[in-house]
Amino acid sequence: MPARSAGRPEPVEGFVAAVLAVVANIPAGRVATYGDVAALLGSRGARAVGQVMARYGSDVPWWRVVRAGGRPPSGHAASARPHYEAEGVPLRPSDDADGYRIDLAASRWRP
DNA sequence: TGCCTGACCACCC
DNA sequence: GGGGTGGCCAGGC
Repeated sequence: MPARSAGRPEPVEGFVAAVLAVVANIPAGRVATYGDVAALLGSRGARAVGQVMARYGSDVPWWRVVRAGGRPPSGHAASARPHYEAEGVPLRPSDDADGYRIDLAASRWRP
């Protein structure tokens, strides 16, 4: 693609691709936090990562991206739970509305 | 051009 | 241990 990518390492369009790439790089059975994904991209836009996931996350294992503290994505806890169980991600019961929590200490992915 | 929103995080009480 | 506030990043109107 000509133009658009001049001296910047990752243009705006690359940001989305980078987020999806990082999420796609998360091995099964492991999870990463939004902040970790943003940190891997060299940015602190944890919220921006969530925005990308909410829009383009349908093409990547979005359930492998969780919030800090091991809580599943907001409003998608019930949809992500079967995925964790299918991949062998250790879960812990919780009193939260999600009903469960992810054991980041054992399933947190670190590159 | 500027403001608000949003699958968030870290810090403080 | 739990709850609340401010801040950061990117996109859309």
